[in-house]
Amino acid sequence: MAKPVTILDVAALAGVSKSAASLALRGTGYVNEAKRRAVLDAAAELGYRPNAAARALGARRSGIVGLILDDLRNPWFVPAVEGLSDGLHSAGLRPLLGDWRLEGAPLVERFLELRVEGIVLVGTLDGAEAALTGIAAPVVQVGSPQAQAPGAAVVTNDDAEGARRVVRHLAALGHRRVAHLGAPGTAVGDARRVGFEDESRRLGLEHRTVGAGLTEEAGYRAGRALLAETDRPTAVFAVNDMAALGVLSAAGDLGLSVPADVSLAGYDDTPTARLRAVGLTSVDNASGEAGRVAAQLLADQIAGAAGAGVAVLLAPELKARSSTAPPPAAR
Amino acid sequence: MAKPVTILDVAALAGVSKSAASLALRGTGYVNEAKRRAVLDAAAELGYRPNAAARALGARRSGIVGLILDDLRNPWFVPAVEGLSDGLHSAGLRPLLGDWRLEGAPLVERFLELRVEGIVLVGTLDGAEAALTGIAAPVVQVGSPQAQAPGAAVVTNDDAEGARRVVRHLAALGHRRVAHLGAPGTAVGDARRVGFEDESRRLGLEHRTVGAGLTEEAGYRAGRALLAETDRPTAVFAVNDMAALGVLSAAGDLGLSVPADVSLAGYDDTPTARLRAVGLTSVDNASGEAGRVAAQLLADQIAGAAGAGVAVLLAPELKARSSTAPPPAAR
DNA sequence: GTGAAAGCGCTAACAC
DNA sequence: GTGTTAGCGCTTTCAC
Repeated sequence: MAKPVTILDVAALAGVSKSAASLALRGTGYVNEAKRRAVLDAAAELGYRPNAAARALGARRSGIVGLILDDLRNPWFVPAVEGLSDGLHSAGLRPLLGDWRLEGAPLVERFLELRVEGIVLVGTLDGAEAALTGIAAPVVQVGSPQAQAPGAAVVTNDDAEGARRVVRHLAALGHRRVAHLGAPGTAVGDARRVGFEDESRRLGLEHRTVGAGLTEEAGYRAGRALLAETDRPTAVFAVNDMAALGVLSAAGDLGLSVPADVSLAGYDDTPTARLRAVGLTSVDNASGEAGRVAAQLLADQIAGAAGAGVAVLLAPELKARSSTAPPPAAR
Repeated sequence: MAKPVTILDVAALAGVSKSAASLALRGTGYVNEAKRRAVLDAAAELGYRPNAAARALGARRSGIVGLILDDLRNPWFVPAVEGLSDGLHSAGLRPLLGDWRLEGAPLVERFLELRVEGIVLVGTLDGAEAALTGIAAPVVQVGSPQAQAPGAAVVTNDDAEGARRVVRHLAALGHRRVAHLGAPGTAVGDARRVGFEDESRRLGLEHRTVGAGLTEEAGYRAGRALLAETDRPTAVFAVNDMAALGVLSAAGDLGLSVPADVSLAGYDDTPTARLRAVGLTSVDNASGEAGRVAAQLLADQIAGAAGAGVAVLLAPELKARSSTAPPPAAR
């Protein structure tokens, strides 16, 4: 490759000093209009591209924010990243993505070496606490109610409220015997279970919770066992869409039709749930909005404003689809 | 935050020179074993974290590779990224991700300013040619057969062969009247259509191709029209899984059962297709392997070996599931 | 073998 | 107002 063009070359071509070129290029400070033009033209002509490393070193700030995604395979994070990208850009910060599942703790290290100005945790990162303890950069997390780094700000939807809305929806359809497939030991699982149980009790529904997990496999197993019982519930609320899809498969295996024989609801409103062929009733967890709020929070912290430890709860929204209907008895 | 600790602090604590510390830390060159230990201990004690910007500036290389994903929403790229991550790490390169749909051309610019040592294009990037023309970094692309940057190496699966396998599968099941929902104007669409038509002709099947697109919506529309005809095909092969899911919905709307009334196949073997509740016959496009090969190719190019313009075709694999079965007449 | 010194490309105080 | 200069933190060549 040709010898790289530096700001010195630009300055020389434009006939100005190095620092004048720097100022002109960046629009900071005051520069003679004629020289400004000359610098810009020279830069364009030479195809000048600033060196981010040099800039970061000189300016003592990188302008980048590291986004750590819990798992690329589960696309629930997409709206969150969109919101974050939006919010960060308008704060003059640039996001860079990495996958926790694929890279783990070294990813954090790498971001820190890049001197990112902040880190955003998207989703639930297994065992990230250690890697995130004692770091200088501000941390904001979206999508998990449990702080995964000391002092991290948390932005997420109100899982308990979302679960309550599902229960109300099922009750309104006429269901009296409902079940919840939970994910014990996870923060989202606990919150959703609590919401489910509270609201079921309040409405006087016959209800029960069984442990499952956050994956399709877990939902399939638990669903299979649950739906095989003689006094099976008329409606099942799974902790998330993946698990709900597992239940859907289990129902199919058992010859049960959804929603004719059993109604089914999930959580997260994933693209898969929205597919017409699936049509899973779910809860929109407002992750796009969460991303936007998180970006703002992080920008504030970077700018020096307080905000560490803040927790923001967003209102979730029920998305009723074809997987829920009145119970068989009520027909 | 506390004053950042630099390599100077480490050297001082260890009682050695700055350069000795640098050598020891990185394992390059020869350093007295005792000093080596001293440096490492000092670094650990101080919590020293090298500054990537300074390192990149001094070493004149960043060690990072930019991965540009076409669209985070379509999770087909996950195996490719896994393969890439693997391959790059073992070549001593570190991947950083960005989303083309969200950021567009400025993302390329940003990577270039970071002086990435290479760029990987994952999927089909709309209108990326301009942003990728005339750049110095080597470019490798995976998942799209059509070169999106001058001289880019291409690693992808053999789409025509995959389509042929689908046709053979359908023919073996007894289907004689088949249709293809294509994506005209896209490279993958063209290749799959050609494979479909060639093999159908070779096997003497009654076949036709109708234009659709790569999205669920496109598949739904085209599927709806196609399946409403009186002499509808007994099997439909959609250009990808998303489109096939659209067809699945269309069939449901029309009261047709899959696979009893009509068989259905897609392409890409996405996680959604694999869901038990969906069970869509599809084609594994070997994207994990493609990622690994692409990483190797890129590493070679970075190391100075040739490889620009190379094209590698991987063998796809049919994944038969419950959406394909013998045609009604043959039952 | 080891340490001193000269950059790497850019920013930002600070004189002129 | 504009240009000069001293770093930023690390690598690496090159004398000792």
